[in-house]
Amino acid sequence: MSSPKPRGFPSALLACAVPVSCAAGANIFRTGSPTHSVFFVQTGAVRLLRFGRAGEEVVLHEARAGEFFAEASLDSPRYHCDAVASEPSELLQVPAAALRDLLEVDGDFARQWAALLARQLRDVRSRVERLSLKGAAERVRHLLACEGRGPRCEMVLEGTLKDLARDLGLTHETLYRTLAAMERDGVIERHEKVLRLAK
Amino acid sequence: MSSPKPRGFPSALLACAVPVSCAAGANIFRTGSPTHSVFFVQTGAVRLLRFGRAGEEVVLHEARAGEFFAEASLDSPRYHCDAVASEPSELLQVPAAALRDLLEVDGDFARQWAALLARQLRDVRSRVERLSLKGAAERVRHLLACEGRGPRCEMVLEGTLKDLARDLGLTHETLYRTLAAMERDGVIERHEKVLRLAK
DNA sequence: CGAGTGATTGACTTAGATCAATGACCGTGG
DNA sequence: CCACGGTCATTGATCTAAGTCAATCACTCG
Repeated sequence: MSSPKPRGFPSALLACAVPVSCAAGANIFRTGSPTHSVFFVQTGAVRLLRFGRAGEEVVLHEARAGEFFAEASLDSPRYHCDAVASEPSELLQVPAAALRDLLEVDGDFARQWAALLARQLRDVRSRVERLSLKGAAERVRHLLACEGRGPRCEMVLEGTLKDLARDLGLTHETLYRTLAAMERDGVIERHEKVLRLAK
Repeated sequence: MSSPKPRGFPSALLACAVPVSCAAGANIFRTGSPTHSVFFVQTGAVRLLRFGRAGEEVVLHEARAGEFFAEASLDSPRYHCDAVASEPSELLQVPAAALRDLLEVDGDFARQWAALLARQLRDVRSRVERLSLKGAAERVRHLLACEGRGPRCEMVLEGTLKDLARDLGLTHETLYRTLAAMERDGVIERHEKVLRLAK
């Protein structure tokens, strides 16, 4: 029996994808090494890092479950950052050459791949917009407006409120307070893991 | 004589791109209308908007010079937001059907397009990371580390400092003060439009 | 020349971060 | 089974970095 299909992962790639498990802190690739693969995070999280001369690490991006990373390695001969698992993670490793070929040969797949990248782009752009809002309540409202379903902008929280706070660029304390205040003011409703605008 | 080639715009698309000029406030497409085109911003800026029931506008994204927008319309039958020029702008309009076909038929172009999306994704992801840093100085440092060239992370400012402040999610006053402080502390150097880490 | 904008600095206010404590809710191992 | 250690959720009391309001100077453009 095969493992369940990873959501968000194009089926055409399954054939050439190799599962990889790694422990927290494990190195996945290093700056300057040849770009052999593109990766997909099934569970866990991977940080893309660059280092200042003082040795401080600069996080370019933290890839989380359901995300690809190092897609740009498709058109670059070498990785330009380090990738390190920040938690125990399950990845799918896709050889860059295979993906490149598929992209060139299989027009249908090319469309799928473009759609996938475009969707991610859309999501992360709206996150940028959200993060550049000034107030905590503004950000929550923006989140609901963008990600919520239906007329009440209902959304079911995937992870914990702490995770959400991180996503919104807030401390968890501030998020708790903000949600409490918004509920008090009759702006939102909360039940278990469900968030929505109040009627 | 033709206008200069827009940077960042795949040459294969030039044939089917139609130049469009629009005034500030002009509507480019509306929510629910069929997705006829993908757009590229040559100059100016375009906001992608969604509206709450109270009529408040929620900015999903502001596309600026050198960016595509509505790429996701390639795999969706209708636009899911409004697009409005926030300044007088010059756009290139690319029929979605043409792009779709090209993507399917021309493997070489498919690679280029994937590379373009991947690059944008990388950039905007690092912006997210930057915006989730707490301090103003941290953000400036991150910007230099990510976008700067050479060992001193030198970068030449494209626009004004006010624009940069907006990019960093700061008020211009705060950016001025932060840069002044960092220069005073010998962290960075500034000459005209050039920013770099101090030796 | 006057209007408009960018750059800069000062004084004041505030939203959010920080530090801290508490209760609920696991899962785990003795 | 229950006690213990861990994490999440929550609230309170400060503290501070950044936002806001305001003024000035330099520049450019019509």
